[in-house]
Amino acid sequence: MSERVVPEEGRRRRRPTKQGTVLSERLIVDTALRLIGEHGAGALTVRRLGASLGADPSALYRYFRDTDDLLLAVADELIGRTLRRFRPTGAWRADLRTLGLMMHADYQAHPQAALLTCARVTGRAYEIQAVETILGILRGAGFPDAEAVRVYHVFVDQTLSFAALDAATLALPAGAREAEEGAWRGTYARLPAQSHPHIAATAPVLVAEMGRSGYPAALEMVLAAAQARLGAVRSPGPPPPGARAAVPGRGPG
Amino acid sequence: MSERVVPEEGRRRRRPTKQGTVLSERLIVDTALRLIGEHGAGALTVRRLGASLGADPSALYRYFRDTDDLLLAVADELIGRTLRRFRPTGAWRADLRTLGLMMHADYQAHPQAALLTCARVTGRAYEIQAVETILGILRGAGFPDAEAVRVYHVFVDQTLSFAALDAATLALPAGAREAEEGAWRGTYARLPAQSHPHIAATAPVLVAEMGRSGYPAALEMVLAAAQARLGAVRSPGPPPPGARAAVPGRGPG
DNA sequence: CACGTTATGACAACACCGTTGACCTGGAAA
DNA sequence: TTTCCAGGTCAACGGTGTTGTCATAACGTG
Repeated sequence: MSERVVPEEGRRRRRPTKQGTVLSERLIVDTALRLIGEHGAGALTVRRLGASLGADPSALYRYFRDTDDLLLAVADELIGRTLRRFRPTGAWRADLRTLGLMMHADYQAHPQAALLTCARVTGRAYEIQAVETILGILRGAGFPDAEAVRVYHVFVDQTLSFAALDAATLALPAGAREAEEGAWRGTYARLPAQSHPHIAATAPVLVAEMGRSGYPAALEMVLAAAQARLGAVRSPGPPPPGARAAVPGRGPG
Repeated sequence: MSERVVPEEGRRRRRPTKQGTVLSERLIVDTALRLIGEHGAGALTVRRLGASLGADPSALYRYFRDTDDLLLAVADELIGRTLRRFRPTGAWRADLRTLGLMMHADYQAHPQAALLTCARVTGRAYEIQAVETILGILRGAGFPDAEAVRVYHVFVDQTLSFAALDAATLALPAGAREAEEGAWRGTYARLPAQSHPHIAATAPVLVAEMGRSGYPAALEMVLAAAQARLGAVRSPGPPPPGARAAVPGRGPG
């Protein structure tokens, strides 16, 4: 077998399926995205995708080496969708907020693609464009280079990691997702004040807060901290304690 | 069938397996964690776990309702490993920093398991203890209830999501991980200043920064923003939107 | 227009997976 | 000593991704 997949631009004979559809990389990726959006997390299987396309499942292996290959193609399309919609205004804080929320929202629309994707460095066109855009916003705002890179790193990793976390929740089978909702209402909200005073005291707030994503609040906090540092750079004074705390990094990896 | 699983404390007859091992919740969870660590996340299947334990796969269904139930038990054990080591000092900011870095580190020690579990709400003992502890630290520091819950949410989700992001990198096959490292050095560091001025200007810093985790820096920014809000609550001026009157907190639990 | 070539879709099979109903058996309780 | 049933075992079901083989329609060529 070895190499049955052919690059899209090298295709010459487009033969219709038994059911009449003409396959293409583009059609397959779009159908996969639609399948995910319409029927939830577990709906993306080779067999179901084949059925949705009106083709034998094995026909897909003429277009993608395996399911991971297919998912990366979906991921690339996702990044593009986010970036193509973004229009910067020139106000750095508003622009980062908008971009962060847009990325987060677009990833939530396709949870399992986000899950398998958002920890990868692709080095492809859209990703490069994103890096350039964000760094431009920060340097344009007056952040010194080193600080701009640090804030960029936090911003991007935070956005992607929250996207993954929230996507993981969305990607859960319906039963498990309801069980998580129920854990807050059924378990935490009923703990006695004697044994768990802090949970008991905050239970109503806790139930309401944990039902939604923490990303918007986390983003605001990071933006606020970034602005504070920007002020410190512009009007130099003593840096706030812990601003450069010595902490172990992850190491080269 | 309906209910074949029996709670651990209600077990009375412990019959050895055909191969001689005596099963228990504890033994199964530990074996699962070992399996994941040694052979990757994909190695955790009921059949393989059964084989590793020297038992029929279906025997596990006497201890866990399904594989998801087992996974939640693994997740809680992971939380427990962090929590058992933690000793609070009473200084809220230092305690949260320590706890966050400890959790992050412990999750990195089991990247594959972290990936599978860190988006889950287990509702089990260790998780409850963690919630109570963190809320106690924040309320003890003087955060009003609503603010304490909000900061708790950001802190926990940020820690877990970064843990997942960094775990995903660690869990990549060696080849893919090297490819990511190379993308920064080989692709980004070589982009021409004409087309990508911001990347080119910051390339050396970028390569150095992106090689490590963004979590410590992100954590510092969130802690700084939290402290700023706490200050606003304590020395009343124009309160930040959403802030409430201060409530005397209790000591850390 | 007819003719090979061959790209590409279809089929069938493989090895796994989680899960469950029925069975059997040995340990504990009486 | 007897009884009972918790708990381990077996076999089967329907699902999954993947691939070796075959059939055929679409193309380049004459």
